[in-house]
Amino acid sequence: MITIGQLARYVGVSIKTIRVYHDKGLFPEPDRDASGYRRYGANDAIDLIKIRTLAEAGVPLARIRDLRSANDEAFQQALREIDDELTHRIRGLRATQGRLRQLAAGHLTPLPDEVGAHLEHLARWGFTPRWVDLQRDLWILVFATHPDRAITLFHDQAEILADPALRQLFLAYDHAHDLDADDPRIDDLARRIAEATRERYGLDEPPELEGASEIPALIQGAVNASSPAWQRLDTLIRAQRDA
Amino acid sequence: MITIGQLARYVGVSIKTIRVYHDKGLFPEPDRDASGYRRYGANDAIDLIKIRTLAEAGVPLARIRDLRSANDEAFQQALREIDDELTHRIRGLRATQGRLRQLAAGHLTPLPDEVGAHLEHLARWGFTPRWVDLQRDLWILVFATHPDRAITLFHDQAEILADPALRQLFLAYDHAHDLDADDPRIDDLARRIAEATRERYGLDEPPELEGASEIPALIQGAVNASSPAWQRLDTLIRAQRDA
DNA sequence: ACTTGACCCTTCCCCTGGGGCAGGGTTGCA
DNA sequence: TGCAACCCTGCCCCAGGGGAAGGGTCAAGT
Repeated sequence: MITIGQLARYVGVSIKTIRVYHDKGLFPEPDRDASGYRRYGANDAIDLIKIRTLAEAGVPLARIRDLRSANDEAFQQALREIDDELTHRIRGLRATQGRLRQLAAGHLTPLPDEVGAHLEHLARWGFTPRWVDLQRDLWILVFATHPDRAITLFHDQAEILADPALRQLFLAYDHAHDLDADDPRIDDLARRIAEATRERYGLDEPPELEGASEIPALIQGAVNASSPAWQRLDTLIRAQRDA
Repeated sequence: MITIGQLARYVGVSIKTIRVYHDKGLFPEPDRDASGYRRYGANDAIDLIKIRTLAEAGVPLARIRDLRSANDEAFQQALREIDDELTHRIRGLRATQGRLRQLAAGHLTPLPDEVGAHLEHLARWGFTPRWVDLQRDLWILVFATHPDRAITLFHDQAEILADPALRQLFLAYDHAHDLDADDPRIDDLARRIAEATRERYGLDEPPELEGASEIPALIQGAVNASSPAWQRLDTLIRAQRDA
């Protein structure tokens, strides 16, 4: 009959861990020797190894306790669930590892140079600093969260702004910021923007980040919040688009 | 500028988590608006995504805090360490999964039938119940921890005990339990056992569980503890074997 | 017989990474 | 004007142990 320390060394856990398992009722207290020391047999070692296997799989101690009084069928069923969950966690860790490597690779490049150049163009074209800042925030977010599709979206956008007629529409959007929300020029602008969009993309969906991401909505929400006129404009454009 | 709830939904964490990160100093508090609400920009979202990536990789929050004030070289070095550790954890989880499946497969078979039969033989051959119990503990442990090699070891042992001359040696070992530690019969028995071992295995190592496991030592320690005579016998046999 | 070091016992507080609730203020929309 | 949905701080709670305090036990050496 071995002591708690020997058992701990053998199974590869701390003494404290064993005592915690006793306290939580998942590992029954063994008999004590004359001096009050716990004495364990080989069966206890087996039990502890099983318990540890479950605990290392991330099963909460309370669930392990319950499992020990479950019948065999329920036990097997639980093991299958735990196995599935482990598979899931392994996949999650691998995904995290991928993101970590992206972080390592792109740590110092929040925005490609061409995006920075584009933002400077905006200022020269007469966009307000407020608009330029919003655009910078938008692209930072997009590049951080969708590194694969961001550059495509950016090129599309840069192309639009290279067309003087379309650029006028965005400039008008920018400068509508301080209009009254019910100014009729807003309705007119919304109509022209919707029309230009239809012209550019036809009936296809304009390139977007797809449902998985809420970034455009988030950004647009932040944009709208800063001006009632912008908010109305957004509402009108959506209405025309969905009509 | 978005609120804490929007930020939380976007990045996929709880509001509480964000506040905890503020408290622990890894995510700087943003400015508040007129009503005392925290207001975040796109840069904050980027920061939070980076922090989350590290946190999901299991990096302690305090370490993330320190990393944010580290220079780039140290940061990259840290990322490599974290990546390695992640690889290690994934391997560990897969190993756990393997053990879990063994547990699922062997849940109800602590000992093969032939081992049980062997233990009954022992009793009929004149071994004491004490010896039989020790043997049972030993085999339970061996089968639980080395399922692959256990059956080989068992067959070897069963073969030994099938030989009446060798069996006599083990019977003598068993009954030496209550001798005085300095009884000369112990020296004699140790000599005969060492000789028989050499005869059976030559100069090869007898089959063992190899260094990776401490089970034999553990069992032998428990065995020795129960009788000074057995302990002396063990010491003598080792001395002769290593001579 | 005594000491030393390695064990063992219990009890208690500490840590991380949040979750959840109370009690109160602030928005936006109808 | 009310209601739902936010937001604020402060507080306690959880798992799964770690570690220290304060004390008993055991084996070895001297």
